[in-house]
Amino acid sequence: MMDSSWTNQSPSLSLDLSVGPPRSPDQVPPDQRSPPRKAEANSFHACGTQVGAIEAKLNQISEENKRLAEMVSDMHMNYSVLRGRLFDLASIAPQEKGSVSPKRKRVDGASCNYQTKHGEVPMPKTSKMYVRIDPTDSSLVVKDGYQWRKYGQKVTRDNPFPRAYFRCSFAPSCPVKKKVQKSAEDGSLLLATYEGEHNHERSSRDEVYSVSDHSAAAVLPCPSIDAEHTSQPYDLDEAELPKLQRLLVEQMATALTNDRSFTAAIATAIYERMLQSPPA
DNA sequence: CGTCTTTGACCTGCGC
DNA sequence: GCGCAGGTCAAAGACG
Repeated sequence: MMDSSWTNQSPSLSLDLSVGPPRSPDQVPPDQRSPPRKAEANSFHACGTQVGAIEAKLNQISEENKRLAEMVSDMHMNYSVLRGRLFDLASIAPQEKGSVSPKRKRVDGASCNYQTKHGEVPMPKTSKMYVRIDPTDSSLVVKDGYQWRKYGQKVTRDNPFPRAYFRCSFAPSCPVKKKVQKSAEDGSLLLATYEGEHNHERSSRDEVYSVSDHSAAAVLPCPSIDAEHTSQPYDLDEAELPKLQRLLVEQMATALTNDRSFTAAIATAIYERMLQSPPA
């Protein structure tokens, strides 16, 4: 996604930001070298204020970094939602072209209301999640914090990958069901369709949006295909959204701070800026 | 032994 | 009534 070549332009990017002993003079360009040490010793107080100024600058840049991380997180969220919409549209398109009988669309619970002899009954709330998985992983397992019992698997017409049917293990007291199927376009993407709402707590919180879990590196709620049958244009679980956003921010911040080239690039930028406008 | 998964059979809703 | 396709059931087997 991001061209990282710019971060590798200079091998000397690994600048030590710690406020510690100064670098040896031969590491510093002649025109930027500090005055002789005798002068330094005479201006101990001035040096202290300089350190304070640098710390303030670092704090300011740290704040800036935080804001940037949030912006990246927002962009990632938007990208995920748009990607979800794209897959939704891509999955609808063949049906509109007539490759799937329109009568089937009626039966598809994600996009219609249940019908009875007495008329239409409101659909149970449906929501969708896209989960990034290892393409070789065929387990169709979505770690969402709830316990599920698989009760069926079926190969559907519009998708070469099998669809798995799950019921909440608290059934029949909990009516929630979910269908899990790999995306026909992208075998590394799992689409989980949830029907109904849980009437109990999650059974294992540590599996929800696990940052360290690479088997489910990105669990992303996405809008339902048929927004006109939902009360909200985007059928996201609003209670989960702030938590998800916070976790994404944390994840991005962790990823960025663990990325040596990124921290090196930031360090270089700080260094250059400090050289341009030395603390008063 | 209890729980869960697998999988073929069966059920259901729909258009013709 | 038939055919189609999605959804569900339930027996058998696996597993801890």
